[in-house]
Amino acid sequence: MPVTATTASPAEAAFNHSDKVPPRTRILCSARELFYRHGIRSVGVEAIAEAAGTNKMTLYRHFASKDELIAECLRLFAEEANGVWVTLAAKHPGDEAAQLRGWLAAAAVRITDPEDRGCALANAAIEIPDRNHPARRVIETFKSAQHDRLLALARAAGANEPQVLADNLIMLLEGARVCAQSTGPDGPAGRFVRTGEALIAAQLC
Amino acid sequence: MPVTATTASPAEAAFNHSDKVPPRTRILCSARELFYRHGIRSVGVEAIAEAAGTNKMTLYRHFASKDELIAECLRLFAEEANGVWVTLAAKHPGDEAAQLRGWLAAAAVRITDPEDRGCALANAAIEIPDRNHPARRVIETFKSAQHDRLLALARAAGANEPQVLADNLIMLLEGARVCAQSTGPDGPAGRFVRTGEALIAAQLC
DNA sequence: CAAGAACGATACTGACCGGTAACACCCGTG
DNA sequence: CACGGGTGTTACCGGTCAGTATCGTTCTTG
Repeated sequence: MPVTATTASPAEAAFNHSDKVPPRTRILCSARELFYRHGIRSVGVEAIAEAAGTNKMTLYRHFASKDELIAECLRLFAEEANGVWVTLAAKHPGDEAAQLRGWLAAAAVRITDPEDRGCALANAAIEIPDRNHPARRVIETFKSAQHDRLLALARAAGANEPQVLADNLIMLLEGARVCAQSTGPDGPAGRFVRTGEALIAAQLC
Repeated sequence: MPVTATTASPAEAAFNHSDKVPPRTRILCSARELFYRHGIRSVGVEAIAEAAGTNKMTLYRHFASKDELIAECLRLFAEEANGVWVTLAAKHPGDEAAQLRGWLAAAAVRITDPEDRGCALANAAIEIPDRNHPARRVIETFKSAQHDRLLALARAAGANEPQVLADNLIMLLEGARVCAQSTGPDGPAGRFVRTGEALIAAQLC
């Protein structure tokens, strides 16, 4: 089902630029949403512009190409995902083990959500096989940063083998999210939290 | 990079219909390869037909639409993947634990392969968000069958909690494959075998 | 040999795509 | 008021897409 430009209701558009939000922001916001929900390749620039309450011309005044817009959207996704760490640190100050479990719980919420379509970055990596696409840099940077943060947290929490724990948690998360996409949240993904808790518990003596 | 119809070298085409292979088979073979390598949405029917040494008209005499061709290709992928179980059973007759480990090793080979692009079925689920697409039925059927086979094997191998082991191994595999797509085989995916072995060992007393 | 089915080649349709040109407009600053 | 940058609008370009029509060929089968 192609996403035609006319599917954007006036209400949707109004939601984005209710105040004096600059067009660039509106475009990024709409593009992020559409790319995530329908897949990057399914969404045309015209549909993005219309959803943002503007038009293609203005879009191309702010982004050199659709590929650059894609990369910028993924950068936004990565930024938002990185914000989770500071939120967790604020909620469980000094208690790194609790932060680990909080990370697990937050991930579980996303996985359980029927609207969830998996990790936007990982999906993009599958949708864009070209290794030279500007989006690939963003994806790799984000994934390695995510791994580093998790590794540091595992280390601070006193894990016996932080590297092992971090790798396993990453694989578990990624696997649960892709499982949820093909077999729903009641398949193997339903065991995500329990397995994650077990992995953490086994490493914290 | 769009896949133009002219990229199929004569040698490639010749490879497919060297003998008297019927066009339907050639088309399916070429489509499978192209879909997997470049992504389903990136490949046009014209390119498929040309790679198969035929043309669009013949393609549409055998498949009602591109969507049906996609579903049929995924059916082929599923069939091939299901063949692994009988191969494993033949290699380790009666030794279900060895079959489990063999399954792990076989998966590791695919993950390590730099040409690997992950599970074709899982990728399709991400590339095709539409729940009514004919491919979705194939994907869900395959994934649940895969889970059932693994569960039966875990049970036969004498796992303490076969359900747990099957779920975890599925998530681990899926996670490792998607990790390999974004961070390569040296990221978290590099720990796939060791973690899998640990999961199995912990369940077999 | 005749008939018919399958196949190949070419051209076409209508729609959509990413991207651009040209021009009118609004609005804040001087 | 004049001006100039950011924006909206429309039309357009070349290209690609899925899918179809037409016709000639080839190959099988009776």
